[in-house]
Amino acid sequence: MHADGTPPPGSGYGSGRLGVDPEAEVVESVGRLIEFWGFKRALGRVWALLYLAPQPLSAAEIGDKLTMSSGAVSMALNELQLWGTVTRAHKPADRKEYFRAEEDIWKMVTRVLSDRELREVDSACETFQRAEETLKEQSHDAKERAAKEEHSDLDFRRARVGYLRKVATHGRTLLKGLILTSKLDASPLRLLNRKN
Amino acid sequence: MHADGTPPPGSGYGSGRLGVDPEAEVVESVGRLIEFWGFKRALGRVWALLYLAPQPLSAAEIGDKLTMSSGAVSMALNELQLWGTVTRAHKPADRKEYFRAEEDIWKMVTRVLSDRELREVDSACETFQRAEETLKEQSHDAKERAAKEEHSDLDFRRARVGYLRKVATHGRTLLKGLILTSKLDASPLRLLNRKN
DNA sequence: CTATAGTTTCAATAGATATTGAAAGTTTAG
DNA sequence: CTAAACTTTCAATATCTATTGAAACTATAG
Repeated sequence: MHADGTPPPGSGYGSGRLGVDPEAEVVESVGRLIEFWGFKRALGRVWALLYLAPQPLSAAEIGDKLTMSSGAVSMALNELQLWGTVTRAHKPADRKEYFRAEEDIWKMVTRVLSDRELREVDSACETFQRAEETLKEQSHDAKERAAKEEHSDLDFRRARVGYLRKVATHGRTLLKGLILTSKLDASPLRLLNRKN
Repeated sequence: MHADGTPPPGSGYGSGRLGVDPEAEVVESVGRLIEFWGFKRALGRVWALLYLAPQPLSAAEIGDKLTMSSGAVSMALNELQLWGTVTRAHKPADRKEYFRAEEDIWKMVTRVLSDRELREVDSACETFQRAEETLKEQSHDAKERAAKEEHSDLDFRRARVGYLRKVATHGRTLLKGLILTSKLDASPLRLLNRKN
């Protein structure tokens, strides 16, 4: 199938507008989405390319199609593998490594949510909690020193930090619920499907 | 109230470990969180500072406390205002502007979710849909041309893009549900509170 | 073993993003 | 009106992040 690197540039297909390569569009779209989600765009592009490939691809092929340097490809593949989103494969009489995409997208999403977002939120919760404690003490002390103004300021802050903590905790609960549900039935979305 | 810019560096409070400024910790924590969420850290820091302030603050005060330049403060405040997270205020006989934080955090979250995340997901959905269409046509054409190999490849891609679209659509639904719920009852978290 | 194909590493560099601060702009008191 | 107080803009610059590509490394065939 067109042996060299030359893809058929719309080689006389029937109806669709020529010059639009759906594969490339999807690759770029996933790239953007993944970047928006806080990863490097390259990760999204590589993963998407693999996800759309009927057969595993070699590093070289990936570099070609996405015009990335060998180094960039290697790094991206490593990072993707760390996140469990890409696996290595070997073809029998071939020295090269081949790569395929993990196909269960929800598994990946869930993984990231628990390994990254949840951690982040947890850490914020802790900070807020600590801060609230400290402010509570300080406010208390100020009261005893009859430092009225200072007391009420500290108390105001304490209350606000308290609300921050509450919101963060709620967010945490929501995240955990999402993760749990999606782990249980691989369709986390049921949450809202009942009647909404 | 300590007139110059010198904050009392743990001026003999009672119990808490000295040298820990809970306000600063919260400010930095929110900064990190907001950066993690795809905004500039400065936005989070400024908003948090205002949120914790019992009284509106002037741009100068903000710059001081966060050691940011006047320009940076001005820009951050503008952007925050665009997102509806900070409002301007004026004290009677004072030429300066003062700023206060929007206090309804869920309102802000909801706003961002619909103005930014939802848009992003929508756009991805559209791309996937278009790509699926095109692939469907191409696959069909290949079949007619009896290009077996090409047909099955295209068909494979079509199926995968279809799944991508499905996932994205689900995500979109989830997002919309979240937004809706939180708009309705200001406590979007109820979703999971029933028994989970 | 050596030669070769393939892969990874990492210092250098390109590129993107954030920040500064002085100049220009705006507002208000007088 | 002008001067003073304050705010905004934006070109210059610093900082952070991603990418390159050649050298080092690894694995295999012969």
